[in-house]
Amino acid sequence: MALHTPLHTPLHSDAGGLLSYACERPLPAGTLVRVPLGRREVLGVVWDAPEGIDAPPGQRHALPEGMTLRPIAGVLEGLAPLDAPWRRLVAFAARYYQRALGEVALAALPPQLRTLSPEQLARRLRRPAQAPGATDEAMPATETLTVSAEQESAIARIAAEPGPFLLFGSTGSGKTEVYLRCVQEALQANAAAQALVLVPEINLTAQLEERLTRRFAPLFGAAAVVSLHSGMTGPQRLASWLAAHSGRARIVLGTRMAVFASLPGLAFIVVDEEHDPSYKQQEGARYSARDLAIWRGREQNAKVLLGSATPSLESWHASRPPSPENPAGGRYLRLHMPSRIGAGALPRVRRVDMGQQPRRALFSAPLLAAITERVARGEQSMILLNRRGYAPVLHCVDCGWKSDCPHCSAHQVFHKADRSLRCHHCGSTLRVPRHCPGCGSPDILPLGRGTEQLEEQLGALLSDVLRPDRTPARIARIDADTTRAKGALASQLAQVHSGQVDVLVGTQMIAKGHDFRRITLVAAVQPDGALFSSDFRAPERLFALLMQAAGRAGRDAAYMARQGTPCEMWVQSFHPRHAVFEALRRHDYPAFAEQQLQERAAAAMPPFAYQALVRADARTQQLAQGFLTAATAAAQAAGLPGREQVTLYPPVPLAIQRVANVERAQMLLESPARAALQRFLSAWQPVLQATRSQPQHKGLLRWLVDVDPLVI
DNA sequence: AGCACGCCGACT
DNA sequence: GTCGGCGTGCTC
Repeated sequence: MALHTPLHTPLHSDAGGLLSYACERPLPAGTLVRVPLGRREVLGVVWDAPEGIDAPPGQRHALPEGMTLRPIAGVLEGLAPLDAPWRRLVAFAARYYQRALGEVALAALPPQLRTLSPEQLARRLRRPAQAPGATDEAMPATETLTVSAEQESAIARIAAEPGPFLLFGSTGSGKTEVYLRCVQEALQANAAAQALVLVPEINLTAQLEERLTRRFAPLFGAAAVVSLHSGMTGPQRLASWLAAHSGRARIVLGTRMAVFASLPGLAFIVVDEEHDPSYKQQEGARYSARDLAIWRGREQNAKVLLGSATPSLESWHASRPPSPENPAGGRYLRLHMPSRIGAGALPRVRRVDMGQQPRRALFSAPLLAAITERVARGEQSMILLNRRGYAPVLHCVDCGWKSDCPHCSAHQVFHKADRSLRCHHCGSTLRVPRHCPGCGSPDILPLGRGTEQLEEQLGALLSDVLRPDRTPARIARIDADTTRAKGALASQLAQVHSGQVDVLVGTQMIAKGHDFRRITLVAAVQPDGALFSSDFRAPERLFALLMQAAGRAGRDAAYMARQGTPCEMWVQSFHPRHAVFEALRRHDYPAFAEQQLQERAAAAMPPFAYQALVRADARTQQLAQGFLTAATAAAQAAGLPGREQVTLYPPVPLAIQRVANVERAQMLLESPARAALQRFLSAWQPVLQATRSQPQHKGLLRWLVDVDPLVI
């Protein structure tokens, strides 16, 4: 009896496809097995017959002449086989994102399944470790909340239509409550039903898990809600995964990796903040969890609900009404919830023309006055600057020396707190020199601003400002540097919530999701960088970030009414009339999206075209580009399928050309047809591998394909 | 991916 | 004399 399994081996190796083993009794597809590979024993999944529809194309499975099958080492007892929809999802993801089946399959399983001995696993199955949050404490009774007419109508549409749905709701419109109601309905309709709730960041799982548990433990049991994300320990992840796989867990809450959870009863999928770039994995198989959620929902007959106040242009486009001009429209059903409930009005947007302000001022006079007023009234302000450190670069006044990273084509960032120069790309760190390394001059100065400097300057500017209790204003900074330690973010957020902090300074980290009740002013002090970026998605990201930041203000209607002042979103810019800020001022995402989509359509860019990148890393730029050029020539010569519908652009250096002494080049592929691009990439894969093994490309360090890249 | 084998520089 | 650098090759 022979069986076939994908193993964690790369596509470029000969063993990239399915390997075959002997087995005494037939095992159903999806069974987890231990098999010998060389002198190791590794985890495998019994796969469908290689000639079946799920066979990854171009991957061989024929046993070489004269070789005999080795027997499997054992079966992971006590685990139901992974079902066909899970296997199809994994096979699709591997095919679509051009990776080895085994890599995707094994990455989708909890790492502990690979390392635990059969005895250890048996023990864990007998006595499942407690997943965090799944406590035995009695939970308070179900919240009884009323929903608005808008929410009610969205819920009704979701119940009645097949979807997928795009829930377009302003910050504070109660999207989460809609998610919860829909999940509840799906789970109550069927005792075996399960729901998957995806959030973009680990930071956001804790508070949502708490809310889900509070709501659903009384209905479905204390162990009904589990989390799944990379911040969990091995045993926690295994426990959650097993709970999902066995059907004991009814709701799985997680980050992008959770889209691969085994969920035999999957009936409903929520993708919160669906526009968030974190849903795109940026290494290994570069999948989009949002896109896979849509695919999985269709395949497994689960309804999919995407939610955002600033949807991705892809999702917005898919949810436009279908028409002759927009044949792609109508794929998603758009549900609109414009009203804020329980929250105050959206903040008034105030733009400051920095061209009219004293040069080099970080804070304009009117913004500073507004912050001062808030402090005096005991209200909180939030200042956003998307750049950590004190200054992005140090420079010498006399000779022009700059703090360039010795290993990267980037500057080392000045961190004043520990007097270091740090490269944010390779991590290299130096002590700040006293004198210019170029000419010995003592006149070396920081250039530009980071959050550390923002905090320092604001401290000086507000030094005389008193809170209502006559104590000095307090400033806190939250960014990747202040939250490195475990639990640091939570304790810093707690300080903000408790009212100890008057002004919160930070990077985009503070714009996401956190429910601050007393913030009445939000300011973006230097958002211009993204306006003229070479990345065509930069305006979309900036708009989303600013809208999300604006949504942090005035979240508590009762508080706002007591204070009696309107909340504000301030934007300091040298281009205050830019379309991004005009749309922000009107809180008008639809207008912004339509304008962006027109530009994209005119330029034949996504979502009107499909893209892929092939990247090459080498010691020299010439070597990296040479590989891509040769692979392009080989593709032309071979006349690969789909070629006539795919445009191949010449290789170029990446925006940051060198990182950690590795030169990086990439080329863009573009096609109006996703299927043609897919056909071409699949056919090109072996050509790229063959090119790689030619002697003239020996110096190539690695190459990779990014399908539907977010960053060009 | 892991893990072997294999051939060239600084140390118990 | 050996320990160990990572280049190359293989795994049903």
